[in-house]
Amino acid sequence: MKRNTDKYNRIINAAVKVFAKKGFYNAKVSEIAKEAQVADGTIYLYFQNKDDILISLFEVEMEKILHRMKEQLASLDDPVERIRRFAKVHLELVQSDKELAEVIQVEIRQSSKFMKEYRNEQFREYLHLISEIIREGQEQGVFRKDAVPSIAQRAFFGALDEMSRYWVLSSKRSYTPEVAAKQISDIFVAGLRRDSETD
Amino acid sequence: MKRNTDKYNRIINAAVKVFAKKGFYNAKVSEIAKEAQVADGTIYLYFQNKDDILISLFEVEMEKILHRMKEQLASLDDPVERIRRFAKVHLELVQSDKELAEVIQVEIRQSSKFMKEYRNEQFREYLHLISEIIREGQEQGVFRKDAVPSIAQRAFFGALDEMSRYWVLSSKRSYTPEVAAKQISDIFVAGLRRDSETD
DNA sequence: TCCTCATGAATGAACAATCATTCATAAACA
DNA sequence: TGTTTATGAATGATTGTTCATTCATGAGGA
Repeated sequence: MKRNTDKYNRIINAAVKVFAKKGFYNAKVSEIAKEAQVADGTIYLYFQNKDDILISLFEVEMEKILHRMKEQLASLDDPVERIRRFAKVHLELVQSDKELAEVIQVEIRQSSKFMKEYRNEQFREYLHLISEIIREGQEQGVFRKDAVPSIAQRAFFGALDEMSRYWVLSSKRSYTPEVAAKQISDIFVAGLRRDSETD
Repeated sequence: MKRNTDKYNRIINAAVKVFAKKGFYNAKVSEIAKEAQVADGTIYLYFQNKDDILISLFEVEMEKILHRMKEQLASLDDPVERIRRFAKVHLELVQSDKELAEVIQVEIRQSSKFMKEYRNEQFREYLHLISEIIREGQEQGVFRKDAVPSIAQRAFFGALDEMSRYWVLSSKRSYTPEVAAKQISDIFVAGLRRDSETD
């Protein structure tokens, strides 16, 4: 099946391009084939169907992203630093591959097929990194104990994600990833600090 | 064209249902017609095409939402209270109409057709409400001056939005809107307060 | 009051175009 | 030569949209 890995990757990369440009449903398989410089039928030697291209793409790329994020966090102990680093790396990744970001951002999420029924383990783990940092911070007494990690995690990811959406969809470069990452992590770090306890 | 407003609304409501269930591209116009109890062709007396149903739906519903949010904020002066209220109302709206939330959340955003080229004024205004609150808070000396309102606005909206996505897609009822709204606004209020200035 | 006739809203069967997928064949390779 | 890999034209199912026709309503005339 996957003898020629080069061709497999070429199709994945072509799919990222075409999906980003046209959207999943408006993308033609024949267009992906053309972009990858293979025949239409060749795609079906490597993928079961059009859906499978999107799913495979997601799995392959999420694994890379998860790997890079773990790598970047490994060197840090301080939960505050880890939060800051997460934001920075996440937004840099988005900036470094807009097309991929757009596909993951917009296309992957749209279909209940992909978000309701299909669950990606790498993606789940990626999100879990955040709540782990928060939990850690609470244990170390740096973060408020009354913050619910799973909610704070969603809020933090959502904040980064919305920033990405803005970049991806507006194609304006209003802020650098560094500035945006700093602004967002400032809010969350200050918002979660122990000394800002509410009630 | 729009003689019978009842029929127009019936189609909109049916479309919300069908789009939420099937997704925009997998929804059949004939299915919307069936749900609305009109003939297939009737839809084309009220809407130009399938895309137009989605756009119209968005416009009609965003107007209602914007109206309700403005109404709810009108009675409050304190920027902190306004932030808290925004979160609460937003999440309550999502909870109160999951199907509509799903369509706005997932379907509207997917296509570059709708998010890149097409810009909705009501939606823009809705987001603008947030940055206005932040700016106001800065002027009153309640919020940090070094926070960039447009970034903080995106972060705040993104946080709420991600919470909504979780509800819409997972169908779990892990947290009440009140709890989630409190948790999220706690983070942002504390994160933006003047006394938490960074650097 | 009753009967035409005009209007345009509503219908749904039929059309036409699109595209994911298949498969008979050919090329490449061992 | 036999096997694997690749091709791309052909297929056929799907579905958005159209349009000839029906039908309900009400105006105008007698």
